[in-house]
Amino acid sequence: MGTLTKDIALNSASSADEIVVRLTEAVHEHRILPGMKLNEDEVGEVFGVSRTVVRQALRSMSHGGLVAIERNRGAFVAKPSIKEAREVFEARALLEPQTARAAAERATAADVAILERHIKEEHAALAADEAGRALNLSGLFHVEIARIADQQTIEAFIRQLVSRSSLVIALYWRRRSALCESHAHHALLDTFRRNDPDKAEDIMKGHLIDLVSQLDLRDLPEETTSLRDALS
Amino acid sequence: MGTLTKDIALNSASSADEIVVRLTEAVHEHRILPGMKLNEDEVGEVFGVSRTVVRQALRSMSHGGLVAIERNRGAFVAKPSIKEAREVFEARALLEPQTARAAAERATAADVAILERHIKEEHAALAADEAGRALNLSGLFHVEIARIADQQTIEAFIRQLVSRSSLVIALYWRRRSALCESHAHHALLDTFRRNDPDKAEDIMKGHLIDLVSQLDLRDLPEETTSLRDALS
DNA sequence: TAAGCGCATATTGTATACGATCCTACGCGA
DNA sequence: TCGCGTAGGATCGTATACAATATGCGCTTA
Repeated sequence: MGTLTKDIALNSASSADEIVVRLTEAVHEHRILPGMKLNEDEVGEVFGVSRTVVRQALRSMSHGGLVAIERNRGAFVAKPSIKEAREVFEARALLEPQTARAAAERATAADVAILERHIKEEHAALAADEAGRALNLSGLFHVEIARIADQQTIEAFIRQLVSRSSLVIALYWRRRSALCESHAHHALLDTFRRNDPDKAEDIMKGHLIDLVSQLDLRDLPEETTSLRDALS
Repeated sequence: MGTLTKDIALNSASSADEIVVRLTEAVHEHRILPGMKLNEDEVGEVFGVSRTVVRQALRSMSHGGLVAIERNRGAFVAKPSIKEAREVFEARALLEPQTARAAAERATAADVAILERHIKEEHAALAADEAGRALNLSGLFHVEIARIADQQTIEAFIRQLVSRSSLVIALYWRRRSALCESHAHHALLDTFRRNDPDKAEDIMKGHLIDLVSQLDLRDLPEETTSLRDALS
């Protein structure tokens, strides 16, 4: 009941979108890990639909970078390379500070209340030892900021980048269990309460840098490049 | 032969992707206009494939914002609202100047040569009175910059934003025929030759502002908001 | 004549069937 | 025993068939 799950209801999402939402959530919560095969028949059986619909869903997710589709081989949860991981956070560094600034200018009491609930739920999830759910909520916090900034286009980008960040964290997070309990979200919330755009921008910039610094992005564990690439 | 058409060849794109490319190009060249219905049977007949493949293609394009799909009603070329038009250029303003800077730092002689060919082809298209093709090439110039910056993630975003910009231009461009012959692209090219990041960033920022200033984004012609929205 | 209702048609949504491709495991020969 | 080739199964790609929904036209009626 208290969950922040958005059931859109109006405009009746197609069943494919339903599957996208469910699968995406599972990936965000690290219940489905990078590299895992997403068999069409299997997914279809779980959700009680035909492969037609499953394929729609998987193709959708492939556009968000959450799923990689290899022709005649099927769909896999994406495994971002280190380069891609860096790119994701570089893109976020371009988009989010400015967006946080705009959100701080526009934030109303209602917006602040929503963000407060987000943080509260995140803490509750951590307390309940549901690290995956906490991580998901932590990402939604960033998406919510774009919504407050009233920038749907940027919101869509950030949503995608947060998704991929979740994969990056699954692959490259340093400390196995310790989660980003960083008080950055609290600090951001405070700037929204005070409508302090300058500070909001600063904090967001720093927050993203902090996140990257907790990743292990040394080049060593990079997958061996494919033969095809090596010979071309 | 001289065309810059990228045929990817390796990893054999599926036939759905082929249709996406062809349709996207048609939209970019304003041979298919915003609001036009994209009938599945019709498209399938043109490309000689079944509706299955067409539907894949249309759903792909809907993720890029080029096509709007309404349940049980079909696919239409998107008609960006004025708000969306503003958002597109605000997003570009966040992404592209910094990307141009990075590109200016990295640009090699080969990169410069490619951009030169781009500009040359664009002029040729204008001379041949193919305004649509010129517009398309002008957009690809921006995408190419992201490639030079070696930022695939941002490149994908810019590609999408350029697409939607093409729709915005079709809807809101002031001067009917006069095309952005602005010398901004030449100036950018020059900063790449000289590897001058600061200037590249500045010029790109100004170029985007120029583009927006040539649009007619007054709120008046806004579509009447849907009944559903009005009542919710 | 205009408004309202209902059916007929066109179009989309989903499931199923069939063909193509890839992966694996087994057998054969050196 | 190792390597290669091939056959089988599993899985994906595409086409087709059927069901659900929306749209437009004509008929009826006041």
